[in-house]
Amino acid sequence: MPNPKSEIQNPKSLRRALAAWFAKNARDLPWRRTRHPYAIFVSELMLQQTQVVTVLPYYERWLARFPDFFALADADESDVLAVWQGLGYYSRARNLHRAARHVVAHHDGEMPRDPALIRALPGVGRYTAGAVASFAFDLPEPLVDANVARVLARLLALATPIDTTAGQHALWTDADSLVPKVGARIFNSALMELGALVCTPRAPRCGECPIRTHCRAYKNGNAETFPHKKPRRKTVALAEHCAWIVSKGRILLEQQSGPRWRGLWKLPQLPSAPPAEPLLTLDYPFTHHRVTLSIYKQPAPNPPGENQAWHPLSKLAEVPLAAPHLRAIRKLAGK
DNA sequence: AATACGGGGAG
DNA sequence: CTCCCAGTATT
Repeated sequence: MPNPKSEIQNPKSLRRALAAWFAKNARDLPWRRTRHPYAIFVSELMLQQTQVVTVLPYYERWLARFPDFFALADADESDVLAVWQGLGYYSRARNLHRAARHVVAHHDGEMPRDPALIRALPGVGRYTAGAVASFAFDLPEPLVDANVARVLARLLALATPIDTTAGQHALWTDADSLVPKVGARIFNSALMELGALVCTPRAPRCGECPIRTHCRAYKNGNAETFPHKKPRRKTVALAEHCAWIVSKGRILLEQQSGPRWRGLWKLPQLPSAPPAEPLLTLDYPFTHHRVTLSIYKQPAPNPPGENQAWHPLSKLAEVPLAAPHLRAIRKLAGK
């Protein structure tokens, strides 16, 4: 055997064992209780790079507020962002909003079944298209998320880093060859669930794994060394300064126009060098940065311009705020 | 191919 | 602290 094959020996046996395990061990998640494409679509956008437990409360709130594509398409962006407030990756909310308007305008308010048309919606990449097609319509479309990537990397003992073009290509090819023509919904769900519950990033529970007999990494006894990844950049510390400007019980906010927190509100940037002592200092994590946000109290400035507005403290719940600023205001208002 | 995008969970 | 998470869009 000079060149180990990258395929699974007995895919039918693997699928059978995986499905049996899933039937017994699957978590009861709200988006698994429905087949409504809109509800599944909402869950997929929310779950991008976000853990299940974090999404749960947002998901219920969202469906109550925007029950279908029509309701969402009719909403104002600031209302959409307000409901998304705190979830992060706000372009997902804007994309979901745009997608709803697209579905209403071009598909009579119903999610198209064609994977290519699903993929064409804003915010929908290869993973989300496969997820909607298989979860909502049970179409035999493959999907690769972080869970599936980890499971497949171990199953096949992939030497190629999964965060490279070559690694991604290998994963999608393998996922495509494994997904069954019938029962893709269960199969894809089960593969992801296995990654979440058993084939975990650290300390995988190989002893409980229903498909360990198919797994190359298990056979080699080094499952925890997969998946391989490229080295990543180091985290850098940054400092930001902004002002908490109060006038007659109202607070001055400034709307974001740049890529970060676009459409959300924050405390205004200080025009000059900050005073010696901040009222409050908050740390928050950011991609490759650890930001220290210092808040200062200032006298009331000139009347707000176009991108600024006064908001009564009591009405702040109706304004979509960037999370660190929301925390700062809550903390300061509580005093 | 690299980077930005948020916030929270877990070791 | 670090790494990770039901990824996508942009450059």
